[in-house]
Amino acid sequence: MNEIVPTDLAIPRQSLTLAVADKLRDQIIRGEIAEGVQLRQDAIATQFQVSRIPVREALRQLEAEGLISIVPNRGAIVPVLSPEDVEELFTIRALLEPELLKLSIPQLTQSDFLQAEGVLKEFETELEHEDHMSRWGRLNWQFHSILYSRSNRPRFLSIIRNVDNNGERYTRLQLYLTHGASRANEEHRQLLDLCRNRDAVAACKLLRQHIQHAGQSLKQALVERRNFRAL
Amino acid sequence: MNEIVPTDLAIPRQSLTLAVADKLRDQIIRGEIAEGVQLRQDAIATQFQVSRIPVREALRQLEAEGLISIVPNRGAIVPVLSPEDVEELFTIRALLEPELLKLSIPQLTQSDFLQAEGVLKEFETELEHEDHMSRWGRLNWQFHSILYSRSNRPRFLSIIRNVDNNGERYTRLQLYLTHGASRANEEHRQLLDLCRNRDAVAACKLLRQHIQHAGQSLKQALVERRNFRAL
DNA sequence: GCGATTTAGTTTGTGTCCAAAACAAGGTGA
DNA sequence: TCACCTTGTTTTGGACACAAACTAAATCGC
Repeated sequence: MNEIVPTDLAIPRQSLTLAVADKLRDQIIRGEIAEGVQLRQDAIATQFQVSRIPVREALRQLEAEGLISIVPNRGAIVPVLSPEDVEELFTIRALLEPELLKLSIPQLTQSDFLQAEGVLKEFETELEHEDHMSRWGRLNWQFHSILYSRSNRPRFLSIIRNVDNNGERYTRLQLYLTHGASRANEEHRQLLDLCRNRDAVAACKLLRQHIQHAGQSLKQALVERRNFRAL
Repeated sequence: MNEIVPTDLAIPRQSLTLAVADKLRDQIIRGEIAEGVQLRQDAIATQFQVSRIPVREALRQLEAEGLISIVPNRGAIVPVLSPEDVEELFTIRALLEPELLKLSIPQLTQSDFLQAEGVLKEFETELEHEDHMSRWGRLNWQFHSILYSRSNRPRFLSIIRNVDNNGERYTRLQLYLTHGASRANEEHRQLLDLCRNRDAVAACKLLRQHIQHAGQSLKQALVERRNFRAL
């Protein structure tokens, strides 16, 4: 009879609130909603064809994630991050991510390495046509996230994912402003090799430097931009 | 004429959502709402004399903070943390808090030391009558938080505050189950002395050990309790 | 007993309504 | 001229009533 089985697998029938939050989060991270922009409840509601209630819940959630800031009676805006904020975000990453990598390396499988390899390949293709910057940030996170995936530390991972989300807009900016994309790619290759050799110590060290360098050069770029604008 | 000045100071006229979230967060942290308990929107709404809308928003926020978990169509519950979860929380603290202390120590003032001293005094009074356990966790956080307050790292601090909140229920449990309150107090005294001497290296080391020890002994206690219950 | 089916209670989402706050112009007076 | 008031509009915050969807528990038939 070929019955239709309830298919327990594909039923993440998420609520509207979650759906709205996901969509907004994505737009903010990708920079489709620029920093400083105000998020009007009504506009979002009509845009997504839902009532204002799920929108308001989604906004609360995004605020708790640090992606927007809600000022009482004045609504939600995508905050402009200062160079100091950005430095802080990268410092936190530099502290947490190596720890996670250390725990993950012994458990990584060949399939993980292949996946990471694939992401790097995609990254290199993107390198050629610079117009698709919005994908870089996403690929960057994917690569890192694969390497941490076997650490078996869900809370750790969710914190880092969140910190990463908060900075991703700027990661893209960094790659662009400092022409750091090819350098980042080289470092990723080295990192992957070290992981393949299960050299946790060297890999963690490289990762820490990789993050710190990205943070420093981005902060530098932001300070320069700020000074430029102040003229 | 003795005009009435708008008194810009006392107007944090927070929204109902924030108020509800604060109240619930407090109740969860203090253990007034036990783990595993289900949070009914209606009940909370009538309890606080508000409609369900601010309640729903508050629940979303608390979920993003990790304090409750919302299962679609089944509502919100206070999650039961496994020993592994607890270990993870303490590992994260052991990684982040020393860094924050390091940055803060050079900037701490005499007034900060006095405040911390005061908290320790309160802690010692509480030590005598064991019934007031609910205050210990709060005092514990206050002490740590004073020491970090000069680090000038808002994001760092908010992450740690959150991780701490998630574990505070268990911190109290740890102090109780392992009779660790007096040991914790001694370590706090040593830590404060090291801070007074601006000995950042030793202070950070002690802090890391302090947190790791608390985590280990709590995990141990939880595993034993789990085994006991499994009988 | 035991599976299938109602049934009651909750969550989720909508639409309407209103109050309070913020914003943006205009108007007024020193 | 310019600070200081109005005033009207927009937007957020919140309440209420109601419909739909889902869960879990009780009931029923066998």
